[in-house]
Parts: sequence; structure tokens; C-alpha cells
Amino acid sequence: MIGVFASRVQGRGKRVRTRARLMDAAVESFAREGIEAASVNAIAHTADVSNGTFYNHFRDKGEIVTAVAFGIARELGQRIHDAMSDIDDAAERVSFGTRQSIELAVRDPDWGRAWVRSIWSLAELRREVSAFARADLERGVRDGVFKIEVDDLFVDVFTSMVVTAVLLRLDGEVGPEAGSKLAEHQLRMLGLSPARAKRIAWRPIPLLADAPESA
Amino acid sequence: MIGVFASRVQGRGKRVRTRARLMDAAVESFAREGIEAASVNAIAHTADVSNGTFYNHFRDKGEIVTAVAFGIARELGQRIHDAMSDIDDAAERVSFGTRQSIELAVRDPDWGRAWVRSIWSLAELRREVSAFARADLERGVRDGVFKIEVDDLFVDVFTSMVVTAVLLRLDGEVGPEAGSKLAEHQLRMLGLSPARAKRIAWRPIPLLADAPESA
Amino acid sequence: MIGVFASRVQGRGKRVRTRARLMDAAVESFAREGIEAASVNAIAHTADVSNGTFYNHFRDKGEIVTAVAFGIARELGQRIHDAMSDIDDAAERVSFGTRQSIELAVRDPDWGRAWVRSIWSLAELRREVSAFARADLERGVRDGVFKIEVDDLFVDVFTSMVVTAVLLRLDGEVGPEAGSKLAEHQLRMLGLSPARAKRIAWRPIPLLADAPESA
Amino acid sequence: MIGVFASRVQGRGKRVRTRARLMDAAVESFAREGIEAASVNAIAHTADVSNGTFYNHFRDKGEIVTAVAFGIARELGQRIHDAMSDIDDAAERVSFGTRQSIELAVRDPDWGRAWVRSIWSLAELRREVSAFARADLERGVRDGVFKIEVDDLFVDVFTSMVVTAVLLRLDGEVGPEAGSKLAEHQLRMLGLSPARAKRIAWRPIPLLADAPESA
DNA sequence: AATGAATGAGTGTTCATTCAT
DNA sequence: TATGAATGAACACTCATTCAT
Repeated sequence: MIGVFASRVQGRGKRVRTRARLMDAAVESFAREGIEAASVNAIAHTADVSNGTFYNHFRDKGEIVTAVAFGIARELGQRIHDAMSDIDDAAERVSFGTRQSIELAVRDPDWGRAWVRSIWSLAELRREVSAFARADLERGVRDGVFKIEVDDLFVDVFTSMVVTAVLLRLDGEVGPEAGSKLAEHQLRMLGLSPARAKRIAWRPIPLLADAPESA
Repeated sequence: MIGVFASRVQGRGKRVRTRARLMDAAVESFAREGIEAASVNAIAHTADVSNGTFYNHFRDKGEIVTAVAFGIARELGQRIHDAMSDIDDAAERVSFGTRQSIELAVRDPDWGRAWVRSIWSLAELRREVSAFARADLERGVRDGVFKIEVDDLFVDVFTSMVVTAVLLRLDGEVGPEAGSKLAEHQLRMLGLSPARAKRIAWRPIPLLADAPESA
Repeated sequence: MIGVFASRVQGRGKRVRTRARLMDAAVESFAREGIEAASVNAIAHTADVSNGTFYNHFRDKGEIVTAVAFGIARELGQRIHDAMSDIDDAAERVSFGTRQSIELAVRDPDWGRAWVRSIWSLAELRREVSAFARADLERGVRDGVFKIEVDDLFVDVFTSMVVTAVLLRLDGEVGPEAGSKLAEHQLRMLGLSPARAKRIAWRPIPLLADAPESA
Repeated sequence: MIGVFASRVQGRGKRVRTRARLMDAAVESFAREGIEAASVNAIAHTADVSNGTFYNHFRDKGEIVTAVAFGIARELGQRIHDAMSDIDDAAERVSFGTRQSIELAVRDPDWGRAWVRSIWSLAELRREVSAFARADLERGVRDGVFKIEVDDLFVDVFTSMVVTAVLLRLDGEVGPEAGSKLAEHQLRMLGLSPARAKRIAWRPIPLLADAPESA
């Protein structure tokens, strides 16, 4: 089975392909054992290369952790961001973002789990991830749709709600309606009327393409 | 300096006191180095016992992790719960719980950090912690004050908001008003009017006693 | 076979005995493979303990290198120093020191080789070793027997002559008369007449006791 | 900056030039990190070739160590030897050799350090280096100027005195007069009168050309 | 109950060397 | 001839755990 990172670099040089294989293997290891418990040897073995090869591509374990975490966040963030380029309403955007984040994470559980596991340990990553949310929240405030103050606390709390939902979904503790439920809660917290919150949060949304081949 | 667990068992048998000393030492180690990185040797050394003694009290490292996590959660939960025995209004209770949780965690950063660090890895613990919240949320719904459905998703998301705020407080990324801010957001999410949410969330609350010596 | 360090601590506590066994093993490894090439695992294996035990006794490899080097230097230095406590004449002392150093190193080749190998890499050790020589050289100058200026250059060069002789002896490239030959050269360099240099350098000297048991 | 080995093969075939570049890089690495710690990769990188290329020129790491050590010894030995082709007196030659050896080593510290570091581990090299000294010592004995027996012990000890002085000079522990001081000691050891030893050892000597471009 | 020396599997990392291109 | 990705054995070091005292 070929991983997402590998699929992104098919046909390119060997170096780049091996690096991608390592990153895919890391995602799997991080998801299965957690970031701290995942060993470089296990990652290399999963990637079908020798442990020495790992160090031809990453200075140390920390480097692949960072590379994978940011790789995941950017990939998922970009996919969702692109998919809602034609949505203007901030409330719709927030709902869409929350629901698709959960959906994508569940669709590829390794990615979802690696994402959840890394976000609490990498502050830098948290900032990057919440930047997407922050933009939409500020847009909503500007448009007079959201009645809150957008500060670090709010943005991080908002993001953590999504992360928690992802975690529960992955553990099978909540069902597929979790995305809409959470979005509804969030919209109410943002100041929308219960009725509007419900309408927007439960509106059907399209399935995102899986892992678009090539650029 | 004597730790909280030790203070709880003063005057009792030696076995129970040594165990408490180990748990206090573990809290300190977990906070300083993280749970995974904390070594049994370091814990034993901090507790001023030999490493062998550790295994007279805990089957393995996992056992002390669990013991500490639950110990912290119960201690803090109980303290807050007791302090609001005379508050009837669900909204007031929720606000009080959120704000005091953050306050206590910040007051004893070791405990706060150990709490935050363990809650994401121990599902069992998460359940116990959120039981406190769940009771108040259900009371609010019963009383017609909260307009939501109290399910696992909601309770866990609600709890994670508090955890996130604690983390940000401990990292110094938000100030002392974070508790009230968060409580206000939560109350709005629960269906209170913005005005009421604000009034309740910012109402002064008493400082909790530090670590009551008797039960 | 029991090593010198071990023989020094017979009958004492287990900790101290294991440490001594490790040091004896290190001497052997250093002599056989050189200091850099000697591996901690090999030392532990030679000492018949697990590799983990090594780290119960030495913080890292460097620590045992230092411990062994200074241990050797002090042991040998002390033995020679003690043996010539009743020699007053500086020329006799210098000759005695040079000859016995070579003799002892040859008598226990592992020690000799470890000594030679460590002295070039540990400046601190070089200082300690040459302190013995320096004292006698200064005494000779004070007594008007030696006509030189005793500075760092001279002392270190003087010491290196002995080290070189030890190396050649250990490699079998020179015979047992090397000690006397070298002492004769050194005495001439120090300003003694050729005749006197020869007489002193070739005077029979007693065999030193091997490794005195207990203090 | 072009190294000494490279400068010797300018205008010759590519193969020979690459090899020289590798040797210059090795000198630099050896001096900076020590011979054991210097890695083939680092040498290749310094030489601006790939690590694979290294093995087109040297069977293994040991081979370049030897090549460099002998290259240095021959180059320096030859330069000094050539410079004193018109000196007949053995005492003058010995003094000149000692002083210039130290001077050259200090002038190009990389070379000096690589020389000092390799001479203790390569017996073959030691022989080659001391051959220069041996010739002059024997000449002095033949001429009746030196009153010693020239054997392996003496020659090696004599050489080690120079090596030690170089080491001290490179470490900044002795000043520029070390050459003359040492030469004076050596001449006295060889049997010269203190007055003559001093006169010869301190006589000004010419600065050697740096790295003659032609043979 | 307490000690603390000993264990040994496991970790991250390095590096000389090989080999397909 | 030159490249550089890949290899894998080896290394220093850690740490949860055991056990004789």
C-alpha cells in the first residue's frame, strides 16, 4: 500500500521518494504507538530501508516528527481550504472546516491519529493549524456574523474542540454525526441563533477528493 | 517541602506514607519532564527512597501514572465539588467549575501540568473528570437553563475546552482572565443569552483553600 | 586472573569491587585496542558484568578513561616515589625514576601500554606525571648537580623520553638495558660528566615489589 | 585555498589531482578532529567530491591515513634536508633539523598536528622520519663530534623529543624559542660542551621557503 | 519493608563501505 | 571516473525491572 506522501512524489527522483516513504512510515508508527514511543528503527523498517538510510534524510528523530506533523497539517489544511474557496459566508466556512477536518481525519485514521498526537506537543504546529480557523473567525466578526472577541484563547479552544471530536471519532466513541453536532455547538458559541446554527451545521456537504494524484 | 499526597496521609502507617511520597515525587517529575520521559529512578530519588522501594509500592511505571492521574483528578474534582455544594444554579455551577479548575491548575503548576499531560492518554481518566461536568450539564438541561443535548461528544468537548485553557495558562500564553472568558463562551454555547453569560462568568468567586489538611 | 585495581579493594564492598573490576578490564581493553577503539560493551564484557552495570559506576566512557589513567599514574608514581624515599642525590633519583618507570611498565604490559596511550591525550595527566620528574629536576638544580633551566618544555621533553623508551620496550624493539641507556643520556643532558652519568645509570637497582596487597 | 598536496600536482592528470585534493582535505580533518574521529564523508565533503569518489582513490580509510602521514613526513623531511645540503658540521645539522622541524610544524599547524598525531601509531612512519636524524647522528659520531652510541633507542628518543616540542608549540604551551632550547639540550646530550651547544643552538637560521612550487 | 547493585533489551545515532546509475 | 543513495554493524548510553541482602 502506498502512502499519501509517497503518492505525492511518484515519478520523481529516488531521494525524494525514499524520503516520502519514510514519512509515510512515520505517520503509521506515530499513529500506532504514539510519537515518543515510535522508534527510528521501526520507522525505517516499515519504510523498508535500513536504519542508516533514515539518517541520510533526517538529521534526527525530531526532524521527521516536525516534517510529518507539518506535512499533515498543510496537506489537510490545504485540501479543506481549497474546497471552500467559493464559500463566502463565515458561518458556512467554519461549519465546513470543522466537519471536513473530522471527516478527513477519520477517512485516513493514521493521519488523523498522527495529527491529534502531534498537535499537543508542537506549539508551532498549533499556531499554523489554528491560522486557518482564525482567518474565518475574524472574517465572521468583521461581517458582523460572529459576536465574540477573537484572541489566542478563543482560537486555541476552538481548535481543541475539533481535535477532541477527531479523537473521539477515531476511538469510535461518537458516530458520523459528530461533525455536525460540534459545528452546531460552535456556531451557537459564536453567537448564531440556535435555528441558524442547526440549519448550517447539518446542511449536506460534498465528500472531499481523497488524495489528489499529482499537482 | 511536603506534597499534597503526603499531606493527606500524615500520621498514618509508614507504607502508606512512602507511597504518597512516591506519588508526590511522580507529580513533580511528570510536570518537569513529561510522563514518558520521567524515569522510575528519578522519581524514587526525588522521593528519597531507593529504586527498589518503588516496586514495593507500584507494579510498574504505568501503575503510578494511573494512580497519580486519578489522584489528582479526584483531589481537584472533590475540592471544587465541595466548594460549590451550596450553589444551585447550573449555569453558576458550570462557570464556577471551569474557572476554579483553571485557577487550581495554575496555583499548583505541577499538578496542572501532570493533569493536562495525562488526560489525553487515559480515556478512563477522561471519563472520571468529565463526570463532574456531566452532572452539572444535565442539571442545567433538566432545569431548562441549557438548551443542548448532553452526550459523550458534548461532555468531552466541553472538558477539552477547560484543559486547553489550563495548558495556555500554564504556558503563560493567556492571562488570569482566561477562566471568565472561557466560562462566558461556554455559557453562550449552552444557550444562555450573551448578557447573562457575561454576568455570570465574570462574577467574582472566592479563592479556594489550598490543600485542606483534614478530610 | 585478578587485576591490580581489584587486588587493591579485596574484601571491601561489592560496589567498590565491581568498579575495580571494570577498571582492570578497561586497562586491558585500552592496552589491546587503544583508548578510542575500546568499547564500553567490551570493557563490561571483560569485567563480566552487563553493559548497564558500567553506567552504574561511571557516568560515561570518558570518566573511566580518566579514572584509569590517573589510577595508573598514581599507583606507579607512588610505588616508585616510595621506593626512593631514602635516595637523596638528585642524579640518583632521576636515574632511578627513569629506570623503574620503564621496568614497571614492562612488568605489567597492559598497564604500560594503557599508560603510554593515555598520556598523550590527557594534558592533565601529563602534568601529574611530570610533577614527579620536575621535583627531582629542581632538586638537582638547587643542589648544583644539574646545569639546566627547568621549564615546561624541559620537563615534558624529559618525560616523553621515558614514555618513548617504554613504548619501544613494550614493542620489543629495545632490550632490558634500555632503562640504563636512557638514564645515561638524560644525565649527560643534565650536565653530568659522561663518566658519572654512566656510573650512576648502570648501578644495579632493586626490583620493586609487584603490587603490594592491601594498604 | 589550495593545499600543499594539490600544489604539488598542478597541471597533472585529473585522477592525480583529485587524489591530492582528498589528501589535503584529510590533513585538515585529521588536524581538526583527530585521525580516528575524522570521517570519510567529511574528508570527501571538504575535498568537494562525493563519498563514493573517495573509494576510487583509496582502498579504505587506513590507506589515506598512511598516505597522508608519509606524504607529510617526506615533504617536510625533504624540505629540511634540501635546505641543509651545504651544512657539513653534524652538530649544526642536528640543530638545524630540530629547529626547522618545529618551525615548519608551527607554520602549518594542520600539517604539524597531523604529523604529531600519526607518528605514535605508525611504526613504519617513525622509522622513516628518524632516518633523517639517524644519518646526521651517525655522521656526528663518525666525525668524532658526538659521543654516543647511535642505536634504535637513541634515535627514537631523540625524535620523540622533537615531536614533543612540536606538540607543546602547537598547544601554545611554549614559545618560539623552544626550538633553540631543545636543540641546546640535545647537543649537550650528544656530548658537546655547554658553551658550544648554546652557541650552535641559538645561531640564527634562515626561514625556509613555504611550499616550493616546483620540485 | 527497604535497599541498591545488577541486568539486558532497547534507543538514537554514526560511519566505513558498497553499488547501481 | 564520478556520483550519492543505501547499507548495516557498531557505538554510547538509558531505563524499567529483578533480586540477593
